[in-house]
Amino acid sequence: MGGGEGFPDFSDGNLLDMSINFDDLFVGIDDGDVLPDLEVDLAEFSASGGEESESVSVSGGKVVGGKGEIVSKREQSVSGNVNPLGGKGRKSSSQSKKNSQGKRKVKVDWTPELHRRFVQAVEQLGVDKAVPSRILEIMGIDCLTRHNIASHLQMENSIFDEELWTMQKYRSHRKHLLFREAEAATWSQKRQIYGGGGKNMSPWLVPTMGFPPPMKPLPQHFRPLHVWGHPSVDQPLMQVWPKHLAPPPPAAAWGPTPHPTLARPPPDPSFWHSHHQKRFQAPNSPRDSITTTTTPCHVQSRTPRQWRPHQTNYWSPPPTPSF
DNA sequence: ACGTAAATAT
DNA sequence: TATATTTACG
Repeated sequence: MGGGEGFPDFSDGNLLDMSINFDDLFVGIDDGDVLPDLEVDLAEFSASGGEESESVSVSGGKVVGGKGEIVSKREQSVSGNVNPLGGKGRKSSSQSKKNSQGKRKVKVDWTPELHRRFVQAVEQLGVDKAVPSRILEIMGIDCLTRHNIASHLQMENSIFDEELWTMQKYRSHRKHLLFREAEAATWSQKRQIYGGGGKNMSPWLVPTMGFPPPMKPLPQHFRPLHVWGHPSVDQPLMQVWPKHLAPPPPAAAWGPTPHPTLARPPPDPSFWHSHHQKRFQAPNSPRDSITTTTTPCHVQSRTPRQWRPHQTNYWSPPPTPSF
């Protein structure tokens, strides 16, 4: 993402990766200085119904609005909208959105924090109820719009789909394996075998290959769903990894996966991705230089959401292999 | 107001 | 190029 080859080279003072779109805007910000979180408030009109009021602040040196109209771009292209009949003809009506003069559409920076909340929200709601509006509510971040959520959700879901494929396969295998395993060994035995990991490794690890190596498109973003769901494991905040860019912990290799039967299926895809890690790859995503601390959209310290166990969604603790 | 596809930006 | 996020449509 951030401009391909541009590595965060501060000596140059170029904080690339700024989410500036402005083609024309002060571009000469090269100043090692990190810009304070700018906040874009387009409260424009305090119109009542304005649920779409955007006010997003972006972390670290990201310039977001401040003055340039970020909007334009699309406006332009839209006008000249190609609308080539292919697929769903995007109505060229376009530009109907706003443009009223404020409304800078800024990219929401889904910081880990944000994402966390997102996930949490989804958790609480449960897959079925996890719709943008609700999620938004729970998240309590007012700077986001439903669309923002929806988008994010969409992405997560798409990923989910990808993995679904694997999942299914996994299921079959697992079924098989488990069955056999069950007969072959007792829990305690297994524990002996797999439980060596210690730490938070659950004693119940699915034997050998939990996942068949996907041979699908398997874009970069595939990840052996680690943490299936466990909210608590959803990475303690997870800071962006240091610049070393050492890719995220290799999901502990494909191996360990929670025990299927005992654990219910992931309540929601969202669990599987702790964003901002830009999935694998990302040899040097500029993003990581910043984004770390600042939390965009002042994450209102909304009352610690009483973690309502909400019936399902959580895996009961490993059924202590009582034997 | 939800889900998804297309568009666009980095 | 691929990916992330926004925008638009049904």
